[in-house]
Amino acid sequence: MPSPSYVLDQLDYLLLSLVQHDARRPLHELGDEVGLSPSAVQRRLNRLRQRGVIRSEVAVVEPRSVGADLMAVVLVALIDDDAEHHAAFRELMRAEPAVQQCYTIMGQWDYVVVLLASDIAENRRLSARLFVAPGTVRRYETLPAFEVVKAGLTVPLPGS
Amino acid sequence: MPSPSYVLDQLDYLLLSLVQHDARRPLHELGDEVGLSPSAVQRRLNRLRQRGVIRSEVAVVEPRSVGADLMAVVLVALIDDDAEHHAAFRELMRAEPAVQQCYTIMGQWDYVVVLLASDIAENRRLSARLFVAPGTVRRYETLPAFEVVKAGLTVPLPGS
DNA sequence: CGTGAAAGTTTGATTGT
DNA sequence: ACAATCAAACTTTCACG
Repeated sequence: MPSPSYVLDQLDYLLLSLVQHDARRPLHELGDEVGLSPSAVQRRLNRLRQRGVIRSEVAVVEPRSVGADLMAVVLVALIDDDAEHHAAFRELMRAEPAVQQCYTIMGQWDYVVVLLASDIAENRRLSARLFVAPGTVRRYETLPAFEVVKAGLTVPLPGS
Repeated sequence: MPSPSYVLDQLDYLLLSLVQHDARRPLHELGDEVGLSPSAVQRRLNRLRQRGVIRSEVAVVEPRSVGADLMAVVLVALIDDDAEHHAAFRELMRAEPAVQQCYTIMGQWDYVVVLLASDIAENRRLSARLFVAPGTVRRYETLPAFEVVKAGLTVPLPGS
């Protein structure tokens, strides 16, 4: 499910390192940088897309421009290790647009959630709806972010 | 610096909600969905790019396909509130490809860092290099992620 | 904002390595 | 299996109404 085995070569890594920073560059320009013709670049990118190495191509929106001024990291522990509770909680996280990211973690907490809200009041409403109302959360701790030092989905690539 | 004031209307939000999920759709297709001509869509997208509402357009790479199998959330506290230390630490985070995200947070910790590595050994090497060697970190706690429930940069938009 | 023509980009068939 | 070329299809761009 992650990705069928398929060996990437140096050229693939090079292309990935370019497009994960800017997905809008024309094929001939990428080709010039890596020493390939536009259609060879296209074949590789399509293969990478098809195999799921490139998951998607998206526009990154600046949260503050659209009124999402309060980012917070929330640590969450569920009431017990019931599989149903975990499944329900994950589904809730996936369905909620205000949840940017959610990871299952090891240690005293079960989840780390990155939550975007317009302000403290909305953060409170969201927390009530996501962490209190369902009754599956034992404890949660909100760590408001006051600066985003770095935010991206960029992945470190062999040979960059 | 965040974004010069500029009021977005419902059509802008609609376009953003489309392109933040798929940046490769042609202008005429976006136009059909929102009821605008291709050039009106283009004008709006270019304005959104120029004003920094759309920060970039990127390919999202699946970490596991490129050998980044271990994601971890690291909580970090610096040794004191010296501005130089904070500046140096932020710069280190920004410069390091293995750091996907880094937020300054309120509370007992100073930073939350999302770190990508190939395995535990590399995570240890990275931690040594990023958190121990510089001598500016008082304490750090690594919370290995065992599942990525959700990961994206998608922002909640008014009216979606 | 829409139209439409020109410019640029992507696609895929073909051929060669 | 992979790459280059080239022509057709499609997309973006931009001047004008």
